[in-house]
Amino acid sequence: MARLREFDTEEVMEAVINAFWKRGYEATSLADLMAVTGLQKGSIYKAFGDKRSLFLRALQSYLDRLYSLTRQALDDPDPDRAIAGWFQLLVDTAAVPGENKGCFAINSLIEMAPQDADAAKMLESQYSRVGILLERTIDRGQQAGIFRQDLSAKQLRQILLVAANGALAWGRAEFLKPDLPEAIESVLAVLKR
Amino acid sequence: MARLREFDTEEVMEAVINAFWKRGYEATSLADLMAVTGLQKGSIYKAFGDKRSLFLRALQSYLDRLYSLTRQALDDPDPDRAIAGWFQLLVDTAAVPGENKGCFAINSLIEMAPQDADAAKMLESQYSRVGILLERTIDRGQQAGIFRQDLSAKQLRQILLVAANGALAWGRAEFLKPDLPEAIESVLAVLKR
DNA sequence: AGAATTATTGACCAATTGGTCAATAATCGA
DNA sequence: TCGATTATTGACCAATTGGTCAATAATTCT
Repeated sequence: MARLREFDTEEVMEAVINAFWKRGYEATSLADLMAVTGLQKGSIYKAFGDKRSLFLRALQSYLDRLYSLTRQALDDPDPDRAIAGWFQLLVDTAAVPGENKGCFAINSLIEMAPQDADAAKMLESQYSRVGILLERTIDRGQQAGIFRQDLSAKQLRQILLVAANGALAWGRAEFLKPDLPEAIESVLAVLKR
Repeated sequence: MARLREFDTEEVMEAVINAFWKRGYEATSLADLMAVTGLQKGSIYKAFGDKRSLFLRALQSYLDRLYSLTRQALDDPDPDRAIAGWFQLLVDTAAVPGENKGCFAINSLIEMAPQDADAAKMLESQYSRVGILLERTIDRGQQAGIFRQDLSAKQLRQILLVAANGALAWGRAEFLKPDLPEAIESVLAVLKR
C-alpha cells in the first residue's frame, strides 16, 4: 500500500542500544544517534518518537535480551554451574575488553531511575523477575546440599544480587576490571558449604 | 589590596556537590549551578574555572570527606562494629529517605570514569586507600577470631567492596532501598565464622 | 497509469548549551 | 583621596540541543 522501510529495525535498535549503553542518555545527542543508525532525524522521529521514547525502547529491548540469557544460564541443572554461569554472563557483557560499557541496566539505574518513573518501573520488574529465577536456583542448590543452609534462599539471593550489581558497576572502570574475576570467585565461594 | 570574595567557598562547594550528586555531570547545567550557588556565571568561572574543573573539584572534595568518615568508622577497635558502622555510613549517605542520590562516587564511576581520565584517576586512588583501610580491619577481625579464616583478607575485602558498591547503586532507586538493610545484614553475616 | 499511503530527506526552528568579556564595584595600602 | 587590584555583573556569543514539517520519493492496489 505504501513505501517500505529502508532500514532493519533490529539493526537500528542494536546501534541505539550500544550508543546509550556507552555514553548514557544525556551525553548521547540526536546527532550521535543519526550517526550510529545512519538514519535522518525525521526518520527516527517517525519510527520511534522522541529521544526519551527511543531510549526506553532500547532499554527494554536490552533488558529482555539479558533476561533471556539469564534464564539460559540459571536453567543449568547443576546449581553451582548455574550461578557461576550467570556471573560469567554478567562479566562477559559488562567487562568487554577495550570498552568500558558496564551494564546498560545498572548504568540506567544510576542515571535515569531517580528522575524517570518509566525507566524505574522497567528496572523494578527486571529486578523482580531476575530475583525469582535466582532465588529458585539457590533453593535448588540448598535442597541438593551444595549451598549453605544457615542463611535463607532470600538472604543468599540478596547477597548475590547486591554483589552482582557491584560487579556490573566495576565493568565501567578500566582500573577495576582486573579485580573482577577474583572478586566474583570469592563471592561464589561464600555460597558453598 | 583588592575586593573581597562575597561568597563562602565551602558553602558553594557544598551546593555544587549536591547538584552534581543528584543529577550527574551532563544533566547539571551552568544555569542549575548558578541557581544553587547564587553566583553569576562569571564568578563561577573566575573562581573555579570551567564546568569540568568545578566538577572534578567537587568530586575530590566529596571523596575526601567520605574517606575521612570511612576511617572514623573503620577505626572502631571492635572489627565487627567497624565493618557494620562502615556499611551504616554508606547507607546513611546513599539512601537518604526522600531523595535518591545514591553515592556521588559510584554515580561518577558510572557516568564519568569511562570518558574522563582525571575522574577515573581520582576514583582509582579512592578505591586504593579505602581498600587498604578495609583489608586492615578485616585482618584485625581474623586475628581476633571473629571473622572467617578460610578466605584471605584480600578475598573478604573484595566481597565487601563489591557488595558495598552494589548497595550504593541501590540507593539510587526508590524500589531497591527497602531491601538494603536486610541485604547488608546478610553480607555481614557471611563475614563471621 | 494513477490514486492512496507511507517513508525519507534536510531545511528550519526556538531554546539552551558552555563560555567570554568589558564595564562596574568594592577593598586595601599609600 | 587616589591608585592598584581583584570580584561581580550581565550582556553577548557561537555552537549545539531536541524537535517539526513541507516537499519528495517509493510502494501497492485498483
